[in-house]
Amino acid sequence: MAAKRTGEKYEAIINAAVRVIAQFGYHQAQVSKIAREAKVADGTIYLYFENKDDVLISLFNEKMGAFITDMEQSLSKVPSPDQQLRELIRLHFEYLVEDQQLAIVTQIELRQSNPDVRREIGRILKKYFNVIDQVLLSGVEEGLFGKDLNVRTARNMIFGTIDETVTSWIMNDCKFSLMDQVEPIHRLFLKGLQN
Amino acid sequence: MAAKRTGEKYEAIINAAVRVIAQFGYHQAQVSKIAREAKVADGTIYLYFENKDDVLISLFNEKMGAFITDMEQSLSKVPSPDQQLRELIRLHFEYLVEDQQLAIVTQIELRQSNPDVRREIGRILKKYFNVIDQVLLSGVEEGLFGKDLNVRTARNMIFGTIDETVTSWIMNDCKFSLMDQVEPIHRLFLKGLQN
Amino acid sequence: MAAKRTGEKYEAIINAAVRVIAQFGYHQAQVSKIAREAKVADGTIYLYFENKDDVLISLFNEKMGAFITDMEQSLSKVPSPDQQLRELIRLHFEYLVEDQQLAIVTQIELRQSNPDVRREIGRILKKYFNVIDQVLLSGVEEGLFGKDLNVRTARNMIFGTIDETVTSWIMNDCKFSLMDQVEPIHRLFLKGLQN
Amino acid sequence: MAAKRTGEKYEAIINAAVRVIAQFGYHQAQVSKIAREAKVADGTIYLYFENKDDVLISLFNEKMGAFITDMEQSLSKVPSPDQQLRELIRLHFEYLVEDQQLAIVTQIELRQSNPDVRREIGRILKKYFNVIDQVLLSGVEEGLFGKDLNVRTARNMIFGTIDETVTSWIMNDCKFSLMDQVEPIHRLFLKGLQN
DNA sequence: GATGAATGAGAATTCATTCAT
DNA sequence: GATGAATGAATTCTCATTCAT
Repeated sequence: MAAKRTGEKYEAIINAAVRVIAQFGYHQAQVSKIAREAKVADGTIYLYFENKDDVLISLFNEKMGAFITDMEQSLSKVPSPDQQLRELIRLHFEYLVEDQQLAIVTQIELRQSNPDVRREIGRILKKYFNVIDQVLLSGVEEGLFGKDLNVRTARNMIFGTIDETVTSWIMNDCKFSLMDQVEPIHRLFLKGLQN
Repeated sequence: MAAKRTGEKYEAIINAAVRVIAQFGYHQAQVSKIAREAKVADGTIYLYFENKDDVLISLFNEKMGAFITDMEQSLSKVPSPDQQLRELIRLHFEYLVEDQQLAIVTQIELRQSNPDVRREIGRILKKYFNVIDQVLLSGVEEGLFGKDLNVRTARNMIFGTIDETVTSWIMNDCKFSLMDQVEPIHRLFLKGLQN
Repeated sequence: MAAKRTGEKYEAIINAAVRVIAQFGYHQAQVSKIAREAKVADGTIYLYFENKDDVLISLFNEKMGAFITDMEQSLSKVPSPDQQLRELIRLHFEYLVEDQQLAIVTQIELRQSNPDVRREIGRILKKYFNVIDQVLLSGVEEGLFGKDLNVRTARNMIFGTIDETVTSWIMNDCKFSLMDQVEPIHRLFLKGLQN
Repeated sequence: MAAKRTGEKYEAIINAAVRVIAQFGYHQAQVSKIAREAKVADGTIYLYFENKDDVLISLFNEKMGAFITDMEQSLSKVPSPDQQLRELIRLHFEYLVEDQQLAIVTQIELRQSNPDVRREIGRILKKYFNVIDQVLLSGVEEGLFGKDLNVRTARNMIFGTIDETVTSWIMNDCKFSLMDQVEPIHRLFLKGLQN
């Protein structure tokens, strides 16, 4: 029987995985520990997921999918690429500030996972890159950024900066205010990219 | 008996580790495989290193130490913070273009290592952050950047962008020219940071 | 609630088990696969059988019971022990040629089953041994075989030869004609046993 | 590192496997139980064998190889095919009477093993079939058996009878004398096959 | 100093069986 | 009677590290 990939327990298991990984770290997140946290039997996990990797990939996929959907919706409400860029930074940070466990899992722990999981994560991340690229492209269209803007270079700067900032925030035990970084980073980007 | 941490075999083991990890990946880089590549017995590794983690940490430390020394020397030859920033990007990229195995190991593979190794890597990276910070501070001093520049924010942007660019380059099988990215990235940084 | 051991679904499950074991092999014949093949729910199997072993034992029992009944009836129609011996070989082979799935299941697959099942199979086989013994005993009575014939020895030869011939036939993908073996084997037996 | 497949511990593990399987049965012969019986660590087994299946296949191969070598040597000392046939039965029985644990393992327990192991066992058994065939062929050459003897049919009878006799002996807890069966079975074969 | 054979702890996964609906 | 989602026990194999030679 194939994995169900939906339902109440499907979500319970994913959320249990986030909690367990955040608390114990990737290498101490055994299937049985996740099962116990989700209040299901070990075997039940295999009714909803192919294997342990599938749990982790699904976790990232579900959370990142929701994030991207939210992001797209939020960005659509914002008229100018300028403000879209700010909103992108803001919402990215907000998401992780609101769910610090998720932040730890996606920023730190899942990066230690095995090659298969990391490959899938990379694939999922591309969707986010597309969102960033869209913002950049409309910025070019509207004349905010120069026509000669190399989108990949700019996207690497944007994602790299945001990602490194979050990592730095977590590594510093979330002691500095991530939200306070939105404006300065936005200003850096704008000045750097502007025509 | 404490680990020797020096000598011909010490280096042979570290370089073997780089080759093995680059070829087989972090998860397939067993001690015995590294030993075979270094043409020593498994047990010999424990005469020069405390344990496997110590090999990985030492690897990163040696390579990063040499990199930072080179970087400091190069930067010292460059007068203006403006050009130091360019040199920093250029040398960082050059190092990894020249030794793609090392690039794979430090950019991709070692990031999957266990918490202890990653903690040490973080500690070593701080030395590099200091170098970046120095460039930024002298830029502020010389009036190139504003007095209100948040050094950490700026450093996160610089390191994050460089790091993400390299990762993106490796993930694309080194197909695009990393060196061609130096100028556009330098321009982005300057424009973003300039007073 | 005790197992029903009778009814339409009882037979459906047994026949599904034969098909599944023949197709996938003993080790890949899970209860859920048999249930699906029989078009019943997993749990339904436990309304008709005590447990999985009981399915396998019942399978062997039903099929072997029918075989022995047929055999006894056929032998009763044959006057001489000489010809009974031929008929025994012929019918044994015919049964398995007619139902090769059953042949695979009883000759190959069920022999890998666990101790409990094999013990029961041995018990059921004894009924067949009795049939063989009857033929031998009437042969002795009628003076066809010597009075000093060791019945167990002779029966081991007869059953062992027939069984090994069938196994060899299946292992050779039923490529040679099993029915063509009836006469030569019958001749071997007769010459070997004859007074 | 590939499995060593030789040495003191190699043999210790094989012999431990025979003892454990004979005592506890195939399904209760865990790797750790075999390791304990062999007085080595679990992991040591994997220095000498690829995996658990390899232990079982090697067991059969080693024991059967020695058996076949002994058999060939013994048969070579016997001039006539007539007496070779007796010696074949005698030595086959003697081997298993001398080592009843081995008898249980090869006759009963290993037949429950998984498809891979059974396939290999079949391959190894063919060597024994060749030995039997040789005896039959020299019998034909010397005019003891008819020129029209179907060697496969005869071999199936010989192996089938011997095998079934041993199985029957074990199933009866070795209560009857297997060696006493040599002469009657030899007589049956000779009479059955003789010209 | 150098070797490499031996160690043994630790975890994902399967599948017969149950029982609430 | 029938269902099928949920259960949870049970086992192979890897690999960092040691230590007798």
